[in-house]
Amino acid sequence: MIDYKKIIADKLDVPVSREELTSMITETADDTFGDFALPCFRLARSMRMSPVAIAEKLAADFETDEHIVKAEAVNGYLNFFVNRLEMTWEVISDVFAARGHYGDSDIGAGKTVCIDYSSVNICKSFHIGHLSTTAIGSALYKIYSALGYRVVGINHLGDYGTQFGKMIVAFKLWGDRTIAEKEGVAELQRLYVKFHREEPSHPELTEQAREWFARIEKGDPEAQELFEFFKRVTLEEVMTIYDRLNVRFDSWNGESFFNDKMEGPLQLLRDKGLITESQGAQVVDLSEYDMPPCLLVKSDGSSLYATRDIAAAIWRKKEYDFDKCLYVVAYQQNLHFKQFFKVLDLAGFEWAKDLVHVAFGMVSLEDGAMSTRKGNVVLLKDVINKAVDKAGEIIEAKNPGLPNRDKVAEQVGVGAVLFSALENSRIKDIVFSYDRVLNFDGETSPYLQYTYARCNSILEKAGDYKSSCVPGDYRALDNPETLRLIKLIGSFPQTVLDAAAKYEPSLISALLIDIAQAFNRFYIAHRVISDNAAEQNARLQVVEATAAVLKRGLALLGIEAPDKM
RNA sequence: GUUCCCGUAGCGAAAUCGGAUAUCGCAAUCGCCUCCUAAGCGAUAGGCUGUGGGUUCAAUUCCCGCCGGGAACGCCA
Repeated sequence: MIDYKKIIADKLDVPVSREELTSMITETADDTFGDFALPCFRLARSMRMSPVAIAEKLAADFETDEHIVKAEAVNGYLNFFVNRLEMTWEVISDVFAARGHYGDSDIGAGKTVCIDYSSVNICKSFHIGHLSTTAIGSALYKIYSALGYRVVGINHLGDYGTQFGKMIVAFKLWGDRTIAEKEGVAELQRLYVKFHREEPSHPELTEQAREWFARIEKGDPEAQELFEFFKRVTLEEVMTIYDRLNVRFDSWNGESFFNDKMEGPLQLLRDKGLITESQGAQVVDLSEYDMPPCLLVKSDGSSLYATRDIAAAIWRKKEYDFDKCLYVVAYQQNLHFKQFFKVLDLAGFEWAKDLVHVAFGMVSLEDGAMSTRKGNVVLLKDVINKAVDKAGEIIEAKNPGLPNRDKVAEQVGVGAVLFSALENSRIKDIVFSYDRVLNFDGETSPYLQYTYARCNSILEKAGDYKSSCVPGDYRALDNPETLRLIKLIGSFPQTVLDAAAKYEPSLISALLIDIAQAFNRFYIAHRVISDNAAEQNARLQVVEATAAVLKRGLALLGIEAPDKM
């Protein structure tokens, strides 16, 4: 893509630095104002002229060339018109040259990013509250990979805690291996809930649970075996969900993995004089930084969440030597992350600045917060199944002869679910509603997939057309619909960079929606297949470029694009 | 109580480092398939961008106050 802002800036004679001038140049709000604009208001003081006069003078002095064909002053704005056909050609050839990887880059070459996301809790059901971290983390994984980074996806398993003692007691009293194998996590959860119901009237259960937990920690074979059984049952189930969502991990080191790795870090913090005793607990005082103290060791001597996270961060830095480590975790834990990042900073780890909490909003139900213990949850697999069923019904109604019907339904349904977690800024809270997830009209992933299929349909119909970098009759592309579409496609690579820099996959979602919308308007306004070969060739190139960018963009979000639907 | 986040049309959102007439979708009403997939496209309607100040040539955007909603705030994760 031609750097128009730089070209414009180089040609203007104004008393500000090149860099600042470039940053002052904006894209126009409307194509009729041209393509780029320089608001001249800020120049008024230093140039001692009115903005209107400045714009007029600059316009009069401006030397056009093959890239910038016109400069026009309008009410204090200096508007520039680029050579639109040249730009169109540039964008299309960039897309073709990338061979399906438009937007990829090598800016991350030699760098490593760790992404901690999804983090399954053993023995707990995987519900829609886990969708955001999974979808956002997975999308960031794919985005950073596309930018050349080595990415390490980490599933920080919730596989440690006293609740597993309770699980063993419950399982030994009321459980059955065959049933657990068959029913999976639902059965484990049922036992867990039963334990909590019985516990108040049977205090001995609490004591037994404590003993069993101690036995897990000591490596008692029976306890260990049962715990591994629970872990396997949970992971087998969640693995089928990950497979359907196209989510992958490189590490499954969770809480239990770090259980014997906390003493070193704790000793280091003590040696640095950071740890103080407070009400029987060991803490790092952070009052100087306007934060409550960070608790690291309980009064009974056991460790805490922050202790484990500190140990994990140190271990990851050693193991992966990351340039950045992202934690895709809900904003409820804002303080926790600020605290333990600060502790690592105080401990003198200069890489503490590379730890990033990628916070996202809460998911709640229409009738309030979800609660695993109350059984008030919507299981993710149910949502996926419903979405896939719905997609199947629509195919049945609209395109009954479609080959690979089931596969396409899966791609569309899963896409709709993933997209629901990726369409808005991640910080926004979400009130889950089946109506919204199962709506396949408008700004949704099925709409993107449909548009992609539409593109393919044209390309297929064009038959002997072969993509090539030979320009067609580009005059056929000189219209507002095509211009809009081309500009959006041209902005894709920068948007991928922005999405990575801001940890915000929704930037890509939003652009894809705009591209699909622009394409559909183009599609209605301009017939592609025609008797005019040169015109057809030019338009087919636009179609092919659109298809390529939609497919690539969806892939970065973890969503597949069926050729037909 | 303290700190942080969010308030844009009935609902869900967008708006680049502050820029031109605040965009898009859902829902509603009305149109468009002898024509490349109607999961589409068009049109109508829907707004004092929570509120009051301030800064600026220019504020949805930055600053302060207030109102409303959410979250966190020591032995859970």
